[in-house]
Amino acid sequence: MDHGTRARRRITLQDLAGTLGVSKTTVSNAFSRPDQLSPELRERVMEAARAAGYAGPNPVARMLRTGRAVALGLILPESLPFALDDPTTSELIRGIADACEERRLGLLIVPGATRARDPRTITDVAVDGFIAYSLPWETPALQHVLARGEPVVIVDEPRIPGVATVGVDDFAGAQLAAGHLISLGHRRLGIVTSPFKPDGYTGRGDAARIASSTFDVATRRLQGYRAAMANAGLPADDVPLYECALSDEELGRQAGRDLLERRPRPTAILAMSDRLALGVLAAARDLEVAVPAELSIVGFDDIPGATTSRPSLTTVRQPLRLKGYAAARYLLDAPGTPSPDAASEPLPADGDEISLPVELMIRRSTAGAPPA
Amino acid sequence: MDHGTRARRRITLQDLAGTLGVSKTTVSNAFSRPDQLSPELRERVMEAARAAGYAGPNPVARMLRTGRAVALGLILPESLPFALDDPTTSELIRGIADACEERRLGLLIVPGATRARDPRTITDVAVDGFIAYSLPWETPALQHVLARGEPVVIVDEPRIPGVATVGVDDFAGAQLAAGHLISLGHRRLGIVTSPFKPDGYTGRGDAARIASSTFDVATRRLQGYRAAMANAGLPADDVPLYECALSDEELGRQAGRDLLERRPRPTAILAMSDRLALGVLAAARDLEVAVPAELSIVGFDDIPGATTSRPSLTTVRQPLRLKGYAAARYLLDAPGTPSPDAASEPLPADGDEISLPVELMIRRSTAGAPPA
DNA sequence: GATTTCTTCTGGATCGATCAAGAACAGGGT
DNA sequence: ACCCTGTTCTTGATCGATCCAGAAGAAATC
Repeated sequence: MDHGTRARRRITLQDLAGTLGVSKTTVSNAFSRPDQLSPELRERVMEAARAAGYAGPNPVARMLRTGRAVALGLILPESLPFALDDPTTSELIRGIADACEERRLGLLIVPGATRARDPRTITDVAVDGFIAYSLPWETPALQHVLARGEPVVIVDEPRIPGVATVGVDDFAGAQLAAGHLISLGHRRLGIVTSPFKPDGYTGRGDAARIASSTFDVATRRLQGYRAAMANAGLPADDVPLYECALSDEELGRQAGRDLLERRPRPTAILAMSDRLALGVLAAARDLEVAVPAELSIVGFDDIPGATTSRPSLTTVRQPLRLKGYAAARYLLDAPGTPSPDAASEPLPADGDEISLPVELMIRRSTAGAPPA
Repeated sequence: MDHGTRARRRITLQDLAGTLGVSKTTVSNAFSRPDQLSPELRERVMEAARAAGYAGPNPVARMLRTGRAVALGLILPESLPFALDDPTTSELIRGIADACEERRLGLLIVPGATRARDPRTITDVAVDGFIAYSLPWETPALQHVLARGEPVVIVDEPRIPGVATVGVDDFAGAQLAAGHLISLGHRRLGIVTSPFKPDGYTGRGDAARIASSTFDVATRRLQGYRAAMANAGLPADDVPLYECALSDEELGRQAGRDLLERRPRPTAILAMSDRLALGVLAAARDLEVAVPAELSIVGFDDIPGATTSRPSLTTVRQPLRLKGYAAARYLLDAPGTPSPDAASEPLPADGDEISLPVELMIRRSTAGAPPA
């Protein structure tokens, strides 16, 4: 670990002070607080620094003293390659990055939190606060993030008392989606869900699993779907349900195939994410079921792919990028850190939930129910 | 900055040692070096820590002492949102992330290096080394990265003496691309280039700009194209050339439109990236020029979109993900850091260039030249 | 001229850990 | 009884900066 290097960082602020015959505080000030010393002396210090190949105060030592790390931590459940493939996650990252660039902070990503056996990376990394994205309740990683005692904002889930959370109104969104289908006359619905537990299970819905779900978002969306059905007098409890371990197209396709092979066949399918919905669309194509003539599909998220699919996808839009931005801003502007441009808007109190609005985007994947 | 927190991190290792009546070193060992003390005492320490809400050694203090930051820095020229949109960059990130996860390191991204006026983020962040991706020669950010004195690996460009660089054989790749077209009988070529300078210029090729280019990759690729043309006895110097400030589809389209409106119209276009090539494809569609019947197009990179476009894109494949992985591994395994599983393969010497191979992928966007 | 106020600079304490060297005590071998 | 080795724990130095209180001298106020 010593190559690609020109100036060997051996020299310290102290050394530089020695050769200059001034105190180390003065050298420190020359770099970090120019107004505290005369311009001439400062120039002399900088000149000597340049000559000595001293690039400025050691960031880690500075952090230790000042307590600021000039970086935000982002904990992701899956690997980074997966996160980048996933439009939902990458849009969230964009939003966080927006806030980081505004504040000139680095973004330190710690992926794979769900699988990680040892928490070393999480406990050892230098950041000013963490954003934890969609971790299952019982993940050890989550405990370690919380234990570090630094500010934490959770995005989406889980809801933990005393910890700020940024999310969307999943219940309302799901209700909107199901209500839309019902108002179109659909009575035989099917549901494709994201996982209820992080155990890799993929398969037909299982009441016990759902009851003991550790993923809040999936649970709330399911409740939203069911509430809309119950409101319409439909039997919400025995609706066909297929759970996917991961929110990707391939599993959505598998789910779609399963649901479409049931008799009576559902006339509409609710999917808890657009990627799953696109998978269902693919399954319909496989089985030559016409969308939306014979089958309506509603997704969730409104990723870019939802508009370009054929047919385009009716879905519940959530402001993904804003969600990331809001989470980062909240972390940064929270009470205790008086930042330059903070306090413009009233911020929610400690441990509060910020719930961003959702919106039903009606496109071409939904239509009136086919005649029975 | 004080919310979302349960255990207020006030307590230190020292305090804990005090209440336990043991030395701080012992407490430190309990956390970082369990084999150095009896299991009973260790358990007692951990128990007390739990009770006191002490989550473990302060990472920053540890870094200062040990000199390791358990994170890699990645300097990106553009904003992170742009990077995530760009398949080339995001694939590189995937590769880097692969290596980081293997080693359980965080990935600290510092985007927007080209535009950043002040280098604060770069100088202040805690990392074990930097990967600098495709920065223009004169970027101040690059100087600051180098000045920090930590290990640096540059990806693609610029080549700097004494600094390790990972890239591909751009010259050979470009030669391959142009050679392919020439062997298909094309004589009137056009070239769409990525920028030669980071000044936002988009427009027709300008010999002066090219001569004073600060982007090595674009320069080498252009040389490759020209070498192939010269080999075939074609006048390489006055080939129509359009420079795009950014490698995206929209500018590629603009370039394509410009080139296709020239008379005589080129029968083949070389683009320095697939995104640009896809833009040219769009331009051809706009102008109703048939590809490949009337126009052949060759890209560079082989991004996923190159296979799904219609027609699929003939291009020069570079191993993007491997490039990221190799850069990170090189950073990590460089001489000086004896890591557990290092030294499996011989590593290039300090300041060396690792050049990954390229490969011509012939697809459907190229065909024999139309009859004159 | 004495007092106050700036400006400019300094010394020592401090942030919170790890590390190197060594003390205290155990058991094993001869 | 003696030395040696090993385990377990402690002390004091150290990593490289920032911060606080204050000193020295110049300038301003009365």
